[in-house]
This record gives sequence, C-alpha cells and structure tokens, in this order.
Amino acid sequence: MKELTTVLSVQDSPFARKLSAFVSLTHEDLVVMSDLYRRRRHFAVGSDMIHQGQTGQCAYVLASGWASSYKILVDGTRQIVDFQIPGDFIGLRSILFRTSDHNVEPITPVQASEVQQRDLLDAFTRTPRLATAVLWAASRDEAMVVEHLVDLGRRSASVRMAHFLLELGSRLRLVGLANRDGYDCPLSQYLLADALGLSAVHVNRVLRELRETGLVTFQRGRVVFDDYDALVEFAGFDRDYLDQEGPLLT
Amino acid sequence: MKELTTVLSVQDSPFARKLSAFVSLTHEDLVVMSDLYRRRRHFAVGSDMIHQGQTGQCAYVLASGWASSYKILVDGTRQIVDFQIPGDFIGLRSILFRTSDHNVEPITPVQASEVQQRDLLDAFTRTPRLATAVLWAASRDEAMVVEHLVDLGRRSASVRMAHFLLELGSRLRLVGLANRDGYDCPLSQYLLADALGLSAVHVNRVLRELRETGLVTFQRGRVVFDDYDALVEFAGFDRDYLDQEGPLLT
DNA sequence: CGTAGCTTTGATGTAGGTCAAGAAATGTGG
DNA sequence: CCACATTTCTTGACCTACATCAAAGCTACG
Repeated sequence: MKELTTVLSVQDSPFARKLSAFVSLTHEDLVVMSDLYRRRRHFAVGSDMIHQGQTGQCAYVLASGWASSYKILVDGTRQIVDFQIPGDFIGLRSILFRTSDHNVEPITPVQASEVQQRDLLDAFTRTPRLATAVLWAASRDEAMVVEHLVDLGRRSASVRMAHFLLELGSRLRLVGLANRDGYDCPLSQYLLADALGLSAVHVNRVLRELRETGLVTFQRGRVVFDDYDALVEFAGFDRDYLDQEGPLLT
Repeated sequence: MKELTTVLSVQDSPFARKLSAFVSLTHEDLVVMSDLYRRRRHFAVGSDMIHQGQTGQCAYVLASGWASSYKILVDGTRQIVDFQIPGDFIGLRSILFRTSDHNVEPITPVQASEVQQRDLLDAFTRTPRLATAVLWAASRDEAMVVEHLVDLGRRSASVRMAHFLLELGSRLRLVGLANRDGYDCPLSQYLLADALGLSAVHVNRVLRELRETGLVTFQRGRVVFDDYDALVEFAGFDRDYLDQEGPLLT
C-alpha cells in the first residue's frame, strides 16, 4: 500500500508528466523512479546548487521554484544558458562528466530532489525504458539550447526577446504554470540581459518597445500576451517545436 | 570468425573510440553496435542528409567527411549550430522527436552509417550500457553547443573565432585528425560566418587580425597554431573541458 | 521608513554590419 | 594544359544596433 502511494505521487510529479509525453511509463518504471529521488532538498536564493569546476556533484529534479544555469567567463561577465522550471532535470552533465562545466543557482527558493550518479546509472540497467526517456528529456533540453543559440546568433534584440518570452510560455504551459494570456515570471531585467546577451538597459528599451507596439507586456513579475498571434508572427516562433503528440514509445 | 572481424572493425571506428572514453564497452556491446549500423551511405556535397520539418528521418554516425547542422530562419538567414566530424552522431534528435528541428548537410563528401530509430531503441534494451554511453555522447555534444552559445552571447568576434578554432582542434585531435600544430579544415569564411553569427567580411577581418598578431593562421584550408599557448590565453579557452581521463563506468 | 536592488530615460561611443568592387583561388570542359 | 567561370577571399567607405556611462524615480522588504 505504501509503495502504491509513492508511485501515485511520483506519477503526478512534473518530471514524470514530462517523461510520459515521450514513453508510456510502466508501473515498474515508476517504482524505479520513486526509488531514484527520495532525498528532498531546499535551496535558498543565494546558495549554489551546482558549481562550475567542482567534482562529484549531484543532479536534481526541480519540484518547485526557478533556477538558472550559467557560465562565468574569464572577464567576469556571465552568460545564462537556460532557466529551469518545475519538472526540469538539473545538472545531468555534471554527473555524467567528472567535473561540472556550469553553475546552477536558484532564482526563487527551490525544492528539488537529489539524484545520485550511481542511482541513476543503476536505474538505467534496471529499466532501459527509463534510460531512453531520460535521453529524450536531455535531447529536448538540447533543442531548447539550440533555439537559444539561434536567438543569440541571428535574431535582433527585440525578436530575440519576443521569441524568448514565447518559448518560456510554452514550457510553462507544459507543466501547467502558464496559459494563453500569460504567466508569472520572477526574472529581473538583469537576468534577462545575461540570458539574451544584451545589456540590462537595452532589455528595458526592448521591453518598452514590445509593450508600446501592443505585443507583450512584462511588468512587475508578470508576462501578459497582449496579442499572442501577432507576437508569434513577429518572433517567427514555431508554435509546435516543443509539442509532442503523445508517446513515441509505448 | 566473421563476427569477430566485424567487432574488431567496429572497435576501431571513431564512434566506438569516442564512446570508449566514457564506458568500457564489452564484447557484447560491440556486437550490438555492429548490428546497429550496417547500412553504409554516401552523400555528395549538395544533398541534404536531414531536413528540417520532415518526419521519419534516420540518424547517422559519420565515418568520414565533414557536415554542418543548421537552422534556417524565416528571414532566410541561417545559423549553423555545429559542425560534425568523423565519429559524431548525426540527427539523434531527429529520430527521438517525430520531426526534425534542424537540417544537416555535407560540407565535403560524406560516408555515414545509417541508424534506424527502432534498431537504436532495441539496442538500448539489449545493453543498457550502450544507452548510457549514447546519453553521455549526447551530453558531450550539448556541452559543445552550450560553449558555442556562450561564444555568441558574450565573446567579441576575435575571441569567438579564436575559441572556435581551438575547440575544433580539440575535437579533431580526439579522433586523430589534428595535432598541436594545426589541422586541415574545409570550412569557408561564409560557413564560419554563419556559425559564429558574424558577417563573412568581418570573419575575414578577424582572421587577418589573428594572423597579424601571430596567434593562428587559417589559410587555404589549413589552420596553423602559430602560438598555441598565447591563443589559449587570448581565447580564455578551458583546455580540458572536453578531455576525459578514462572511462567513468567500467 | 530607509536603503538596496530594480527600472526607466537620455547622451554619447563603438563593434560589427552592409555595400561595393577587385584579386586569388579553384574548378570545368575542350 | 589552357581559357574561362565560379566561388572564395580581401580591402575600403560608410552606417546602425546595441553598449556604456550617468543619474533619477520605483518598490519592496527588513
């Protein structure tokens, strides 16, 4: 009975919901998953979750809150690679590699489940389906990083911002934290600047421009899509590049 | 006897060599791998290997030649996400997702082994170690994409170019196609421009600058490191972020 | 209810883009 | 092995998107 309860609650987690979009997880898979991350941890806003260059790190699955993963360059500037929202795997690379190549830091207070390297690799041998599912999730994350890279390489500041806000919206909708109207967003203009490769003051100007042209309004922690369709058009956003139409592997 | 020969030749392929850096592959793993890609294919320079938006694509393991993966934007510009060199997996995302989110095109004539989705997923259930190894390889690719993203977001054009040439050198050295002095490189300045988010003429200026300051010379298809240490210093290149010190999983 | 972090705005500077056009390479067919 | 075509490289003149610097108005939370 106890095991059943655990499995049910795991099944309901944002992480399982995400993986289920790709493979239909069996009861067995869910049992292995619930074994995987039993240790719940809390992180306050100034504390590092993962630190660049350090070895023997854990990974986490984000249960609640927002985090950012970033790299610090020699000249002290930083580039935010991605934001993590509930359901996201954090620091997979930091356990697959010996030393972590990036930092992860909470943006809001965070609840996360710790995943040990050994447990993860053991889980893969126990249920290869889970390995496939994790590979899929990792590839989906890579797809987002790629899209972000295209942002930085070839899109103008305002299109870049528009695209970013739309993509974040799609991701949040997948885990039930956004809808067509908009979403709550704890990112400061400084964080946006470091993610989009812009200066904070230019971020401000771009946001004003988008607001004044009636596309999106991002003010006091909330993103509101004033004209979703026009924004999609303006950003050249591919509506369904993140969407899945049901599990590939049954 | 025949099987043994196959296994031996697979063991020698750049792909197996790369995976071995992470997990020690057993005889069994190698047998499964040799089953995996028996179909050899050839691609000429103008032919697409993978096409954005198309469904039911194959993946490949590059045996010889160079390829580029890129995205085309609505305004017609393109962003090259990565170059593929021998040993690289191509189009993993295009089989894990229903439709491919990017294009892959040969830069030189290419020899590649086709990998079918079903075969790959079957192979994972047969030997979970292989799944782990592929996950590792995918993560390593993601690490490179991330580094490329940092390039575009926060590095100046000349540092960006320096960093790019060094990284490419490291990757080529892993498969025996480069050494400390330099390497042969079939990339035109247009390709470099599309990869680095610059214009072709600025690429030219930057290459001249790097040549005149005695750091690197890239001329007529060959990259020569004139002063490797100074270049590493100039680029803020982390020498060993791609290096592995032997298998993690034995 | 003060102070530290955010946001907003203006003025000025610069890295890198665009346009244009000539010089080398490289490839192709005879 | 040479003429011709095509791509690739190189350089100069000019322009624009975004950075930097500076300073004032918010907002929130201890």
